[in-house]
Amino acid sequence: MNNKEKLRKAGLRPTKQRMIIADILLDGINRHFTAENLQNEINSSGNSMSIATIYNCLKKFRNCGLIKQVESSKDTAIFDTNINQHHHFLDEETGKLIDIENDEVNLHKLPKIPQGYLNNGVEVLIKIKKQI
Amino acid sequence: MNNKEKLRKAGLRPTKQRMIIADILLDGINRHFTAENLQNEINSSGNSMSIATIYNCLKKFRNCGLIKQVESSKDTAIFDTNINQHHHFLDEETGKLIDIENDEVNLHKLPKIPQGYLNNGVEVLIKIKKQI
DNA sequence: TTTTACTTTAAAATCGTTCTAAACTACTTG
DNA sequence: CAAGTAGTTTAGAACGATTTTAAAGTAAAA
Ligand SMILES: [Mn+2]
Ligand SMILES: [Mn+2]
Ligand SMILES: [Zn+2]
Ligand SMILES: [Zn+2]
Repeated sequence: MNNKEKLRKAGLRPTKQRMIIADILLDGINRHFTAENLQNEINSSGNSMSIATIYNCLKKFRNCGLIKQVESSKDTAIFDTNINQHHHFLDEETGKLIDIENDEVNLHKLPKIPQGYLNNGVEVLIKIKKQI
Repeated sequence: MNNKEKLRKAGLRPTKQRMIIADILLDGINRHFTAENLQNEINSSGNSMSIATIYNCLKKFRNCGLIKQVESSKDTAIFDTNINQHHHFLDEETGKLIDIENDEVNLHKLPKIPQGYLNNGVEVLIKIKKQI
């Protein structure tokens, strides 16, 4: 399926701007990035785009499940092209994230979900620190 | 150990402002809060404090290990008086966090820590959603 | 007591993100 | 295709959380 079809299937009009972003993000490579990172890639590809449009598109892509947003206490939002359920190593010094595939972690015992709620996804974060 | 001693032990001068905050936060009750939440509590206690001082103190307290900061993709920092290793339920709709004690989770299989790094803490986040 | 380093503060600045409103474009309908 | 319309892009303004500034205040050291 090409990117135009992917956008259509997600219910998004394949505009020029969304296609530029899809061409960068939906290439099958897993990565973590900020809106500014993406703007730099767009610029490098010979295109340009308003930062408002980049935020609009990232939000649409995320809400359609084409990308994810990572839980992170950094002040800048981090997005993730790996949409499979997976986990992360986090180097708190640098903010760098490394994927952990889902089958690398085995949660043996899980607490009971609070009354009236449903489990909506489990994320494991392993904080790591450079060895001295 | 009283709060003045706790601050001294943490290497912090027990100033009037830090004592006011310690009296609120270090009462042994586990809670999640923002800088603004804390300012409201300070006001309710009949005191007042510049928001810059509140941020300064929270950062110092966190760096000394008197409190923690939660990983959260919300735009407002969330702090935690529960400094034991523990986990969270997160209702993504409301942002509400609920503690999960460490022994309620059992990680059976963990991935190998990347070369040159040390494990610096594991956090499990269980996203939950209101049942319909 | 004097000195020193650290702390607090109001206000300004910063920075990521969202909003506004006007111009533009993709899709629908005739 | 031609119009109509609903959705999208944009520059720039606005916003809100957090940090910085720089001057006044306070705690600890000498
Ligand atoms: Mn955050
Ligand atoms: Mn943010
Ligand atoms: Zn990832
Ligand atoms: Zn907690």
